[in-house]
Amino acid sequence: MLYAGFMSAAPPSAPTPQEPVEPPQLLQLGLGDDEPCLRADAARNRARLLEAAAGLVAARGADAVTMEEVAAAAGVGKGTVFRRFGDRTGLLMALLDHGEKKLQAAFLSGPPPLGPGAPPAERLRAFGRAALRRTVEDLELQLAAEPEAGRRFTVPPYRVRHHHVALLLRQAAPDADCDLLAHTLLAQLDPALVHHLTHQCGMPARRLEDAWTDLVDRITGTTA
Amino acid sequence: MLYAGFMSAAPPSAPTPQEPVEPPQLLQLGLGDDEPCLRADAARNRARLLEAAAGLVAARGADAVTMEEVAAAAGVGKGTVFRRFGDRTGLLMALLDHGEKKLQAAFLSGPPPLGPGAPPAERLRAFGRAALRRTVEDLELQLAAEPEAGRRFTVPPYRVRHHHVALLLRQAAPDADCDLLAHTLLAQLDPALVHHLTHQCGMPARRLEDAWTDLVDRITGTTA
DNA sequence: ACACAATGCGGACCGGGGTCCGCTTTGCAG
DNA sequence: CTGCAAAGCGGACCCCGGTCCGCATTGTGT
Repeated sequence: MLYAGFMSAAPPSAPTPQEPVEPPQLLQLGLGDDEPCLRADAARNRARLLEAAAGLVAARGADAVTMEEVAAAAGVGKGTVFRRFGDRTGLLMALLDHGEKKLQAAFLSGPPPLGPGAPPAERLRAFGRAALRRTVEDLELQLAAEPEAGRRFTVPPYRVRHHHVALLLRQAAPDADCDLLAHTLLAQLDPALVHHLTHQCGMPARRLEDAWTDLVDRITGTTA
Repeated sequence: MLYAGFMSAAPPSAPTPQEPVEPPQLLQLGLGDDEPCLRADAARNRARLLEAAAGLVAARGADAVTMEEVAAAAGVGKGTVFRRFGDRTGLLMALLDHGEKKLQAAFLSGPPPLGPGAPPAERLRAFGRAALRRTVEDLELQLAAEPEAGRRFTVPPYRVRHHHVALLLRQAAPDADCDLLAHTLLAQLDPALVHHLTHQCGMPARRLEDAWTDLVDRITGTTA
C-alpha cells in the first residue's frame, strides 16, 4: 500500500452531518492506506458495489450505467453508493484505483528507469511512456471518471503525479518554474486529450510517446 | 466577423428531427458568420436570452443560475433556450463569444507582435500573454462554460487557438511535432488550470505569464 | 448476555438538465 | 390579401445524480 485512495475529502462544504467519504485523506504524499476500518457490513457492501460497477461498466460502457443500476445490481440502496463513494466520479475513480496504485508503486519505488536510480530526465521519459500506456489501457473509463472541471487538479492521483514530475524536473531543469512546468507536461497525458488524438484524429499511440520524449528533451535540454 | 460562432454542430446523434443549433459550422477556419438568418421572432428571443443570461450570471454567479430561470427572465419557454443554444454549455459559451472574437481578431489580423508581422516566437509569447489576460478577465464564466471532458478539444474557439499556435510553431520549431506541441502549450492557458493556480495556490497572474514565456523559449530554442 | 452509542442503511424525495410534440407565428408565393 | 409550408415556440415530461432522515445493524463496555 503505497499511497492512498482516490476520493477527495468528500463534501467540500461546511461540517456536513454526513460522515466523510473514505479516508479523510489529508494527503501527506507517499503513505497512508484506504479503508480505515469499515464496519463489517459496510466493507461487504463496498466490495459488492465495486464488483457490480465493474461488471456493468465492462458490459455496457461507463456512461450507459446509472448509479441506481449499480446499487440495484449490488443489492443495496442508492444512498449507500453515495455515502461510500461520494459521487459518480468517486465510484468510477475507485474502479481505477488499483491500476493507478500499481503505476505509483512503479515510479515511486520500482526498478529504474521508472523508479529511483536512473537520471531524472531518463525517469521522466519512462514516466510518460508508462502513464500513457496505462491511460490507453482503459481510456473509456478514465474519460468517464474525469471530475468536473474545477477539481481536476485537486484529485489525489493527479497530485501524486504532479508531485513526482515536479520533483524530477527540479533536478533536470533547476532553473525553470518546475511546479508549473509539471502541469504542462501532465497535460499531455490527460485522458481527454489522448482520447481526442487517438480516436478522433487517428494518431497512433506511438506518436504520443515520441512527442512526450521530445517534449522532455526540449524542456530539460538533454537528449537521449 | 472573423471566424464563427461557438456552438459545435448541435446534437451529435443521428438525424435529429430537431433542427441544428446555430450555424452547422463545418468549420473552414477563418471565415463564416453566425446567425445564418434567424426568423424575426427567433432573433429577438435569442437576444433577450443572452441579455437575461448575462444579467443573471453577473448578479448571482454562473453556476447558481438555472436554465429555467434564464428562460423565465427572458420571457420565453425552456425549450426555446435549448433549441437555440443546444445545452447549458452552449449558452454560456455564447456569452463568451464576443470577447473570444476580439482576441481572434487581434492575433489573426491585428498589429504585431500579436498579429502578423513579428517573428513567430515573438508572436507566440504575445499570444500567451493576451490569452492569459482574457482568461483571467472572466474566469468564473469560462470555468462554468467548460464543456464535458470529451468535447474540450472539438469546440471551435479551441480549434482556432490550436490552429494558430500550431502554425506559429511550425515556423519557430520546424523539427517538432507541432500539432501535439500546440496542445501542450494551450494546456497552460486552460481556464481550469489558471483557476486552480491563482485561486487555490495563490499564484500571481504574473508568474503564469512568465512561465508561458519561458516555456516558449525552451520549446523554440529562442530566447526573448 | 445485555444495553446502548455509533455507524451504516435504504428508498422517498428533490432539483435541474434535456426532450418531445401539438400548437402558433412567420413570411413567401400567388 | 390570403393560404400554406416551414420555422419556431413552450411547457409537460422524463431521467438521473444527489440528499435526507427514520430505522436497522454492529460491536463495545460492563
